[in-house]
Amino acid sequence: MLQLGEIDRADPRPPYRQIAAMLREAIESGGLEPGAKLPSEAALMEHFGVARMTARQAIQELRGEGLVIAEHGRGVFVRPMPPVRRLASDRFARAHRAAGKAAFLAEADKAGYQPGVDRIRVARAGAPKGIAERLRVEAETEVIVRERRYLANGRPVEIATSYLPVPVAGGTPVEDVDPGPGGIYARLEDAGHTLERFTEEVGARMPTPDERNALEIGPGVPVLTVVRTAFDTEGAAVEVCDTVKAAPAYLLEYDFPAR
Amino acid sequence: MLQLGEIDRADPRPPYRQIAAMLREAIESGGLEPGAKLPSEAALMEHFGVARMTARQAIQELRGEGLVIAEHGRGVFVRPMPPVRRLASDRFARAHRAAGKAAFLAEADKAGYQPGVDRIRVARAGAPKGIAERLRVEAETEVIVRERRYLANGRPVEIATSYLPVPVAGGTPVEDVDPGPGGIYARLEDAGHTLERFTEEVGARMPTPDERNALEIGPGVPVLTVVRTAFDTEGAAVEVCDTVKAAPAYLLEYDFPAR
DNA sequence: CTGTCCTAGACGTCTAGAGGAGTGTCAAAC
DNA sequence: GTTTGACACTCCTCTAGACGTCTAGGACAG
Repeated sequence: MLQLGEIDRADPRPPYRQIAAMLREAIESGGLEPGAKLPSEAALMEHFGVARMTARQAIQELRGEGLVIAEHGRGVFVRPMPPVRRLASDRFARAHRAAGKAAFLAEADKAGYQPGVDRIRVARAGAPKGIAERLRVEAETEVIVRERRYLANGRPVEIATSYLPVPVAGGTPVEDVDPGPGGIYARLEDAGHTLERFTEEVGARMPTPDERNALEIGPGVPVLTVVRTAFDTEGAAVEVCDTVKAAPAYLLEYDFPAR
Repeated sequence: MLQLGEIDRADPRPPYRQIAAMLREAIESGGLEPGAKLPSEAALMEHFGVARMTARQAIQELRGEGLVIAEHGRGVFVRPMPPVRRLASDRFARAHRAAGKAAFLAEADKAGYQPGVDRIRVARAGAPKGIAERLRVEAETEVIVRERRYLANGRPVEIATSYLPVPVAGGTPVEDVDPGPGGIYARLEDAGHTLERFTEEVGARMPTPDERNALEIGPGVPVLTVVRTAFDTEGAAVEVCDTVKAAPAYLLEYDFPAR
């Protein structure tokens, strides 16, 4: 059984933080393994001699850090680490598309997880400001909008929205729910837009409640945002893809020359 | 003055979430601008007819999302957006080093903020496991460790730790607190290690309490982690730099070919 | 005019207690 | 053997009140 210390009234930190620190230490040192159950609120009250709200506040602290998850009626558990998907920057290599694989599927193959896509929605709508800038069109210009959610081993890991100019992809299979082998990049190249390069802008933030829902992540879990712009050999922006990824599930790899 | 609704007892959401949602909406719609003061706990109690802890719980929700910051004795304020530092992938261009500028200074010039570095510490220590792997040396091999913290306009934005093999940089100015113009990469090139390429591994997570402290960020603010490995023309890893950045302050830009 | 002190108002922490809701177990009833 | 129900245990939400610390501004003494 887990051994915890006592509250030190001389310590300037308030009791709830001391309790949180002890539990955090237990988790990080391995005394509490991923998936293990923390002491119940009642047990913490009894052990430390504090009120319920104080014990809860300590737990709250750890939840905010994303270290633990509370399950109503069951207990509080150390968050199990999801398998990390490493995204190398060659994930859009033409060789993969030639083999009929979209980027997400190519990675799944390499990393050995079961890929999935759902909540696909294709429509036309006005381009939001940031997107329009990147596509170099006027704001609110009508563009093709492709939304979808990616799953790894059945767990949602990423939501993505692609925006494509109508002159580039209008009327092509890009506007179908299933764009066919190789994904939309393959269709763009079919349509004569040979892809030359990509830029990605990477940031991180806390998710909106909607995003938390779609990615099935608890409070205290940040998201990685990646906005990718694809350019063809003419230097024209042919797609902007706005993605939101569950941060614990991802590691992005980039490679660039020192020049 | 801000207009807020009422609690709907028919709504399945608990009151504190309803209150949080109303405040969130006010923030996102612009009704409460960045820096604006939220209603005090007493005002929320009075307006919604709830106990103080319930009002606090609503505020707690928003703090966890990083939307607001509480200032003891003053009030709760909408978090002001820090200026974003955009990091282009040419930030390690040799031209900058030749001009005597380290990467951080080169960016500051371009983006127009006042750069700063403090808490510099240079030492030798055993290489941690992950670092040793990337440097392709045995774990616990003695390496040079350079720690420092970067400031933009006086505000800490990044903490970084570089690890370099002793055979590569031992006895060079890299081991001095001030490595001279162009930074340590310039010194590596002086020592005959011409840099060829970099890899960066980007992730995001919640900060540890230590990191929160060093970066002076409140709860609910995630960090971006970037581990950069520098390779010389011989293909040898000559430096691993482990950085932790305050997420709201950064946007990383990468550029890569479609191949 | 200056500096000190006081005070109101704000958030921080803790206590004590209550009812609610989800989960799992086990014994009784069928 | 299966189902049902009671119950214990868990976390969730809310109330009410107390005291502490910090901030800002006004009153007051020097």
